[in-house]
Amino acid sequence: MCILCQNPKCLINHCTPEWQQKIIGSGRMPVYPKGQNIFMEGSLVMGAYFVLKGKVKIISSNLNGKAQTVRLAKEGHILGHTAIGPEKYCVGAVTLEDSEICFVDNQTLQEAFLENPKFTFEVMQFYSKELRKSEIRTKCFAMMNNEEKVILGLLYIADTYIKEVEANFVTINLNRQEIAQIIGTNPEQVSRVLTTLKKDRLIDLKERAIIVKDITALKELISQYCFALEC
Amino acid sequence: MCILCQNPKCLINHCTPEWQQKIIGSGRMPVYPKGQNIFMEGSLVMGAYFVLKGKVKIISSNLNGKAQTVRLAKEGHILGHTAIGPEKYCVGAVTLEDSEICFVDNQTLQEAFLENPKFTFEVMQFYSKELRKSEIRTKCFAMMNNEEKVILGLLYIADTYIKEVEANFVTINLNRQEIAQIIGTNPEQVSRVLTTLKKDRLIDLKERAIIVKDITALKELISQYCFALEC
DNA sequence: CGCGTCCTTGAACCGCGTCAAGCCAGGTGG
DNA sequence: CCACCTGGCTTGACGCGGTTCAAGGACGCG
Repeated sequence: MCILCQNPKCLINHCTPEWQQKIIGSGRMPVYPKGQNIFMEGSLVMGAYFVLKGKVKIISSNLNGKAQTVRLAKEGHILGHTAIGPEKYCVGAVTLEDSEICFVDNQTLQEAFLENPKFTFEVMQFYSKELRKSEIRTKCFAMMNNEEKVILGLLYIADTYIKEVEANFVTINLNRQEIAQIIGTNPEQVSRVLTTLKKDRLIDLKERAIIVKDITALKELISQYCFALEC
Repeated sequence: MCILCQNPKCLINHCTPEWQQKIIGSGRMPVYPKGQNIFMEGSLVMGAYFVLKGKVKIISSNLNGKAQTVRLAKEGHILGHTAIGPEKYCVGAVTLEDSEICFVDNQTLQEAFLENPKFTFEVMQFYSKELRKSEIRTKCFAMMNNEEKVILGLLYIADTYIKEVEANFVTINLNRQEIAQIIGTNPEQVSRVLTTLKKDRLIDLKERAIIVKDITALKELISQYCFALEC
């Protein structure tokens, strides 16, 4: 396992020990506090970031400053990508809690890819899977009404924040604004839907935290978009 | 260059000649007529498809049968993905015109990936880029009004159908329904926006075809989502 | 205790989805 | 060759859902 991060989920583990050493040599692994920018929209792509611990949101803004959260990332995920030439980020990344993130520069990364097929394969699989998830999100954005979007958002967040694999409940500590940015609406709508979900005894609201009591039941509510969640 | 397909854009060219032979041996390269299903939602993932020629839409439906187009693919693109275990497609693929598509099964593909780092690297880059495009689409779906979405849709289609790299115009032969499915709305709305765009002399409508005369001007109209198009 | 922040709820407006009618072009058959 | 039919496009009218604005409440903090 990678000597630096000791995280079994990190894809860098698929490199040979020698390459792990090389990557560590060139890499940085700072700890980012909650709410910190990891990289910003429009800045130059210097390399990729491997999330070892914590949660990160990938956001994209318009010129009015309104931001949309396009993806959530947790440990084992990759932020950004390898640039071949000069290239700028069209998204930004911000931590949702204190996080440890390993940066690897373009040059090192590209060499590592070409000499560690297993590593490259795993990274490819990661991007491929995220693409599929993103495509399903596109479909849901296009077809769902507000209530369904909120439910989808809760499930998406749950997937990122859940502790045990088989658990059917999770506590969410994001505020209404954060949730609204994930599903592309406003805090008022989120609040309204949460209230009705509470009435239906599907969630609890305690001190601004959202306690999802029955994930399976929520999934059932949007099951008509059947493959929405299992890929 | 790959002996079978002779297509310089095909990523399989990044394999060694021996592996190209192996892939060809196990592969099929049928010609699909316009409107044909390449694979369907819910069917088992047997391998990946490399588009050599033609255009393909990747769609996803809800239980009511309503379909959303989540991605357009042209020559050089990949459809589907490599499955490790048993896995089902959560999207389907349909040709938009007569197309040549090379199928490679999971087993062969996985072996090829592990022995052709350059190939794997290129495929990874492809998925990574498509993910970025999809994320920008998510943002646009969340923030744009109907007119902006139609413009985005036209530009997205233009990007797939355009002939010369530097061209500023393109002819689109998709009907209103197809366009509506790409941007997540209905044919009526598409029609309305197209009418106003014609009044503004940004497009021509001739015999149901849409002639985009000034792509740059259209991009200008949605430039407030600034990074929407350049990545 | 007062202030600020976030949440909740209500009310008003308006954009968009839906329905319906009319139009146009192409294809078919008498 | 023309009448008819069909399918896609266009345009108008209407109603709903969601965004926006505003006010009031809950809570934490200095």
